Amino acid sequence: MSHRILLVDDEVDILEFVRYNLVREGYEVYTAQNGAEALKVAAECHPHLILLDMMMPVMDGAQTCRAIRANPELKDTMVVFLSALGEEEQQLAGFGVGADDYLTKPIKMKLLVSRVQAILKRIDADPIPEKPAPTGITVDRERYTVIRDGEEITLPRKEFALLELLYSSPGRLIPREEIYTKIWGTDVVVGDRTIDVHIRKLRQKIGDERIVTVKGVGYKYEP
Amino acid sequence: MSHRILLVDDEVDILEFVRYNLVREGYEVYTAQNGAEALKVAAECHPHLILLDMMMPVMDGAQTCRAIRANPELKDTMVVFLSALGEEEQQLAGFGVGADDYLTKPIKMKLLVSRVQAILKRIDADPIPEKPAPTGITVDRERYTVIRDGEEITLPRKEFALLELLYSSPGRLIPREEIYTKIWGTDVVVGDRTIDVHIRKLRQKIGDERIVTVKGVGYKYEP
DNA sequence: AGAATCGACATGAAAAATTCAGGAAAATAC
DNA sequence: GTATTTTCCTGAATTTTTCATGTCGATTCT
Repeated sequence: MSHRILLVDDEVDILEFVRYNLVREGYEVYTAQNGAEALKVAAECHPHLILLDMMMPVMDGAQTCRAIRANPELKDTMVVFLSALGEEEQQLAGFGVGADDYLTKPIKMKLLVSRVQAILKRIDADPIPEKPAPTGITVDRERYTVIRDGEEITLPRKEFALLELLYSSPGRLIPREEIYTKIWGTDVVVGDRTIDVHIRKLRQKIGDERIVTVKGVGYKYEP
Repeated sequence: MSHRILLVDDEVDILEFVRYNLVREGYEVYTAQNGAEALKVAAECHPHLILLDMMMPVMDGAQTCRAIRANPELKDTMVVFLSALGEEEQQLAGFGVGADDYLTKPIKMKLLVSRVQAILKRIDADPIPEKPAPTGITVDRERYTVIRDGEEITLPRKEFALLELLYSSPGRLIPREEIYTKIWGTDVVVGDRTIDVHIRKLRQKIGDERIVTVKGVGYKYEP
């Protein structure tokens, strides 16, 4: 499900710039140019997240946030402030009125998007008591490790790349050709058996049964 | 794991009454009798939840909450207000300064306990890892110093930078590439083996076992 | 049908290539 | 001057690749 984001800023340029980028990330984006409008839109669309400029004429960010926080219907909505760099006071004020996070202008789109993602992830994690991953193993890209039966195994480069490739689309059959180009690229030349050998090493480490061979085509990871 | 709750009220009777009931439920309960004390205790014990009386002399609940919200270390802490019935204004004010929930006096213990449980459950669902990370060594950014087995070791600049980089995300594998750009930047050119040498020095000083090398990729700090 | 054949992969062993640790010394900073 | 940072070289360890051989099933031949 796509998340709804309400973007509030009085400068149309910024509004459009940020909107464009968020839409491209797949979010449903609403906009408002002042606090009053923001409240109205928020009441209607129940956004998951509100990005709120601090400096606005008439009703500034803090006031707006307070008003948002006063509305119990919006209590699950996250509020993130935007403000010019260095306005420490405002930053504090922001948290004071219940902001959940804080971003400084000038806005770095990449940063904003990743923060937004992080925050929305937290929302998702909340009501869902989920505990997925019945896959037997866990692949941890950050640590470069695989956890199997509680044991942490660190894999060397090629092995990890291969596992990640297979693991990232569980159940899907990956043709040898694809493995080849994705791991070795188009300009490196290695013999035919090389893939087999790496597959074998992987099987030794994460368990035989998880990687299935489809003769004449390729391999797939079975959860 | 038991949750930590900080209880703030100026009336000792209430304090003891609520404390007794929460402890019986298995929570770790801290208390404070005014806002200032609350802030101090909160900073120390990092409570999961703060139960905050609105009506207190000197520094009232709203002020205290604002101060709590201003402390980034406590951003994951939930704040619940307690106040006499019917004080609608206060209620609004409570949310205005970032409260997460609201309870009215006179306190019905059953209700309070169930609300507390509900709130703490929400915290657990969040992917918030416990406090900092207990990692065997302590890194002191101010003094360029590392404390290991009670001994204080001063590191030179590059070594410290390297350690800090690894240490700041324990467990995460830092690719050589990243180490390179984060410590030397993009415009300085140093040989390939330079990183290795610094890693070795670090290992000599803080202990071999803590820095793990992943061949062909990089290094990581293991707590 | 049964035997021979063949394609495609598995496997074990081992060569080849990388990649690091360690020691020492040169270059640089302080 | 000493302390720190960097380079360089050697040897060891690990990873990556190759190679020869074995297995299994499907196809073909007789």
